[in-house]
Amino acid sequence: MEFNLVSKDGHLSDCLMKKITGKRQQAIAEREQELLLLAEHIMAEHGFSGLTMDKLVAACDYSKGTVYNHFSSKEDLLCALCIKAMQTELDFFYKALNFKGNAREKLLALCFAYRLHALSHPTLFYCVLTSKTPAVAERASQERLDMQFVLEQQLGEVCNQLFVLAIENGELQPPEGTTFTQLSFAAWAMAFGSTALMLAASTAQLVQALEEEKTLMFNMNLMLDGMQWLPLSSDFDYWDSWQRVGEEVFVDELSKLKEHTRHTGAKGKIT
Amino acid sequence: MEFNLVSKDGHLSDCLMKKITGKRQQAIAEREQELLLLAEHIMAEHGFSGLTMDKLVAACDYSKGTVYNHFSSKEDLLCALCIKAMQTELDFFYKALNFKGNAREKLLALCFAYRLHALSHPTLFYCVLTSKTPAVAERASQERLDMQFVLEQQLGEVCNQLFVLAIENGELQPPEGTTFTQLSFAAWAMAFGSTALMLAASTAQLVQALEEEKTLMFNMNLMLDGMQWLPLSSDFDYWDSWQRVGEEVFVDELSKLKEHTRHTGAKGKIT
DNA sequence: CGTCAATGTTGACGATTCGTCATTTTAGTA
DNA sequence: TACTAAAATGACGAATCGTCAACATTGACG
Repeated sequence: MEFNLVSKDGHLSDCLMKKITGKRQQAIAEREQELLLLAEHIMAEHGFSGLTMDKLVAACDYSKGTVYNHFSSKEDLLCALCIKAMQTELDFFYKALNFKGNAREKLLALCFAYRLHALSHPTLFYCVLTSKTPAVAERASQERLDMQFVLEQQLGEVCNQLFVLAIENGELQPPEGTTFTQLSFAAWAMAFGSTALMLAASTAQLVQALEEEKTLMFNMNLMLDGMQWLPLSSDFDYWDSWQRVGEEVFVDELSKLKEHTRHTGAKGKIT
Repeated sequence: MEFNLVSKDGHLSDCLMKKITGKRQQAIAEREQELLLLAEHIMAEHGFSGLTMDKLVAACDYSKGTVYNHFSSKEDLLCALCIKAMQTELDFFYKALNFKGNAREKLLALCFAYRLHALSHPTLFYCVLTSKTPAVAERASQERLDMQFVLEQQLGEVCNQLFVLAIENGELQPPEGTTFTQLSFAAWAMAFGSTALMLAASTAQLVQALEEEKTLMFNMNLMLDGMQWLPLSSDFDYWDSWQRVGEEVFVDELSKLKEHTRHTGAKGKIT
């Protein structure tokens, strides 16, 4: 079961990457990352609505014009944060693919990565959510919107390929008249819906009655069973796999997360 | 199969409803609806980010202070729009319950209503999405946040009761160790995830390869099959049910939607 | 009917925030 | 060093937000 999935390094096709030619461009690109990091800190400190361009300008060593040279508007900045989120998410995804197991286990590993990423970077996750809002799409630069689109495709592609793999292996047979794209979309929707609702709910006052940790896996298994993706959850201990994903693939990220939640007293434990 | 579901009139428990005592309060409440309607129009015309308090003040016959008497901030206004959206959604839900059929068909009718509502009021749907964003939760008034919470509960309750019904009827058997709440949440997550992603995608440039109309039903059926909710989709023509929901329950809403999309040239046909 | 307190309304105002652009500075090159 | 293209600056105007002291309306009561 060897993989010819997406190349591991491939972040973005060059077509959309600004050409980084000289030292100059290099420095500018680095500064952009620096600004994004700063923006994250401001958000963490002043709340989501506390992030303003003026604050960012005040916090960095550059002038307003320079900042606006990077981000054409506040929404463009948000979009950039969203892109950053999806890039790190993609890294998580590729890491998840390393989990040793059958295709369905790998898909669950992907979901684990999805949730882990959202928990590790809740601020960035909200940027992604916010970027799905028209307010952002209306005002972000076309260039960044395109980049966002490409990244979305790439993320989806990772998921797609697992479906293709499962079909090739005969573990999954799409019902007549349906394509793997549809199945993949269903999985995506379930993962997104579950994660977004859970995160939004735990932010709100709602004392979550659900066993948050297992919920995503549970929901995914329901759906995958519905697809008849073998082995069915009744014949296989996916909870064991789920835990092993944490132990075998994401040890560092998990301990970092635990460390962090211990300080802030948040409750989103994951293993 | 008679229903003792939530009372049909019940919009909100009085505890959170401002007491409407005299003529005075009545007039104020009406004005609030008028303002919300106006806000919707402004959003439709000037785009999502084009809605500002100043524009709203300019467009209505009242002063800034009066408007701020209704909505403590722009985010509070958004939250109010979100509440309005959920109220009309609740109406759609109750209507969907009138569909004659088994419990699983009724749940699909609920999803039909969910999607139809999102298509009929895309602007309001985005308000709901935006209200899941911390920027809104941070700045909206507590009173309205509470109201939003209650409405969410009510919407969820409708879904819950269908699960209870199915379990009572023996059409659904929760796996050991799971409650109907978990199953209901899964359904909710799937419906939300599918709808949100589809709507966001069709807003973006993405030429949707999916057969949008069937997708939500398809995804729901996958999951319900995974729950072993009888009758399984392999033994029952749910596509027929789905279409009948439109014909038998939502004729008016559908024709209104068609009329509207014909004018604007949008593509979100639903039947 | 007149008075008064409570309630509701007004719009001018200060504080932010946004985004622009004419000017200055810097980096690279001849 | 001189010159040019690219980049940085920050003062500025426009827009938006939300407040508040002054004003108006209502209705209860003598």
